[in-house]
Amino acid sequence: MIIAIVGPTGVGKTKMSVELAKHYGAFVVNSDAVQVYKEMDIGSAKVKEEEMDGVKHYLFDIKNPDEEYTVKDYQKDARDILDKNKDKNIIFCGGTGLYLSAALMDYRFYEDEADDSYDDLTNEELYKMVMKKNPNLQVDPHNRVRLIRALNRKDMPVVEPKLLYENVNIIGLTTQRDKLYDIINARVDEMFASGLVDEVRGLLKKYPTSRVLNSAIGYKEVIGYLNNAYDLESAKELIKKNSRHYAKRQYTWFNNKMNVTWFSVNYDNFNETIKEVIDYIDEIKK
RNA sequence: AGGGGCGUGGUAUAAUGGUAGCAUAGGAGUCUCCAAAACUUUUGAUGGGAGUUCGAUUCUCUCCGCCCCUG
Repeated sequence: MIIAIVGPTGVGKTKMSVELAKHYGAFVVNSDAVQVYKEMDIGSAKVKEEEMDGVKHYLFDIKNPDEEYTVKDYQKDARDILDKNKDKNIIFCGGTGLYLSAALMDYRFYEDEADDSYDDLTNEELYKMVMKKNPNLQVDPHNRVRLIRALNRKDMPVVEPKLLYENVNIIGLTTQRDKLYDIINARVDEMFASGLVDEVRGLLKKYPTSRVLNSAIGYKEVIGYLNNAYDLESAKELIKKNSRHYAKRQYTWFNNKMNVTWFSVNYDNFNETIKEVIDYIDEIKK
């Protein structure tokens, strides 16, 4: 059986994953794009050793922050684990929708891809090139990343994103938006109290060329502060804002790309929420 | 209390006697290898009342609220 726990950042996925793993004798597989990196602990709200409670965790801390790791790599790693543990209970936990979709559904990536960056061309010119290459392709003309990707890759066949595995339960945790934002804001303050600035300072020194450090929420904003682009308070506010936006995008993905069964989290009695989820899963299994 | 100033989306602001603009926050969405990324889109405002006027957010009066100065 595969259980995927999804939901916005801060909602309580980590705790749920460990509790379900203990209940089902399962192990946890990370599905978060930042938590695959070593040493990025505080800012990514990575599960702590003591929180794991003896449950095995995979695909956490598998790369250094200056190593490249893409969806394609994740897809391969996750499927290796799935294929080697066909009869076991596996719990995916993490907020990167694309990673989960790529692992569980028929997402296809290709080996042979050019690597031109088209630095000297405008978006408009790129868009014309894309249209020339494939007039049927639907790409946002303003989205430079996608335009370049469209030019670099071979023609992409349209594949229906159907599930490739049996017995998959996608469990979504949610709460009222206002409540979630309160949680997110409070969690950011806790991160700073736990030494986020020191973590980032150390990582920046050790991995000055890291891409993920400069794009992950909680890290890029502190880097701006360390570079004197703004003060500490602004960095905090930025992280909160970006986290809220991120949470919104996560909802969009999970609502529209995956067949999620949602559970509203009871923060006063989390055991109640755990029980609801377990009851639901057991009902499905019958 | 007297004198002066100011009231524009949740917040910060712009403008005008004739469609109230921008930013930010909020909502919705796209996305098959940088995805905590990169994009698209959208709700919402002239403090209340009266007057002048074809027409007032703008001018006048009044009430309310806030700020400054004097006592």
